[in-house]
Amino acid sequence: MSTYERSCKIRGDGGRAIRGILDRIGDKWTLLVVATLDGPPLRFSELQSRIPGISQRMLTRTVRHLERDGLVSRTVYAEVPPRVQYELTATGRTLIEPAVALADWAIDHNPEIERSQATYDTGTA
Amino acid sequence: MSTYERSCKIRGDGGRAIRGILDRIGDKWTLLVVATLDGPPLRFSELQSRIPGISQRMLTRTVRHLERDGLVSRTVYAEVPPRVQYELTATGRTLIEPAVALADWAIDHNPEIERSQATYDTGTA
DNA sequence: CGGTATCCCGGGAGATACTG
DNA sequence: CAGTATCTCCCGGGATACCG
Repeated sequence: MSTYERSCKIRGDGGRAIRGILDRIGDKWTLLVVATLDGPPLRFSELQSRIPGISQRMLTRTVRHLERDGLVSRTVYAEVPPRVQYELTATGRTLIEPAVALADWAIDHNPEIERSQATYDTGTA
Repeated sequence: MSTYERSCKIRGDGGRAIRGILDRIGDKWTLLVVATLDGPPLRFSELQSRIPGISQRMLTRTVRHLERDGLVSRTVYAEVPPRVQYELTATGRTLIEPAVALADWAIDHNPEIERSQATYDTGTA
């Protein structure tokens, strides 16, 4: 199967599939939260401390969205002080692989892309 | 190599790699333009007619960014009326594969995710 | 035909303060 | 500890009008 045929998967139905997934994971924090949860369950504060720069508000929003999508499970323990554990669901774990593929692509091609940008910006074309 | 080890690729250096690529392709149109250019070269108007809903302004912006990143080449023919052809570069074509992997994931898990959302929204937990 | 230039709006996202 | 509430700024992106 050529990439030409395969790329129809992206364009399919006017791009609704790709739009859906980008709405889901294309924001600033979602993939970082997912990657951080790849491993043992973490509490809210652990999650926050492992993701430099994320605000309490954005972490809350992000995990709520992920929970709604069924990619992350949230468990509240009735203790004082409260304890809440987050964990990837089985479905959530399946996202890791394509996400890593994308990260690999980024790492592999970053130098090249930055060179291209520098050339473009110089106007040297 | 476990996904646990691999997911470090995503988190690496505080997530700068993933942030970079999402800034690059995580917007509304970029991946659609790339997928549409997987195949023969297309002119501006052809590109626009194949991507339902994209405005002239956004198509221009998107192809300019892609050109700057070295993922798309832009060729102007000195004719009247003007003709401009867009085409994926070799680097641009390498992006198709991981992008398709992501699209596949979206297609595979969409039903499941929508079910989860429906349940969540009902409050049934 | 293949663009720019300009205006405008909605929502993503940070900072800060408060709460069960 | 693990959130919610509120305010605010910023910018992606659509609509429209004009240009070489």
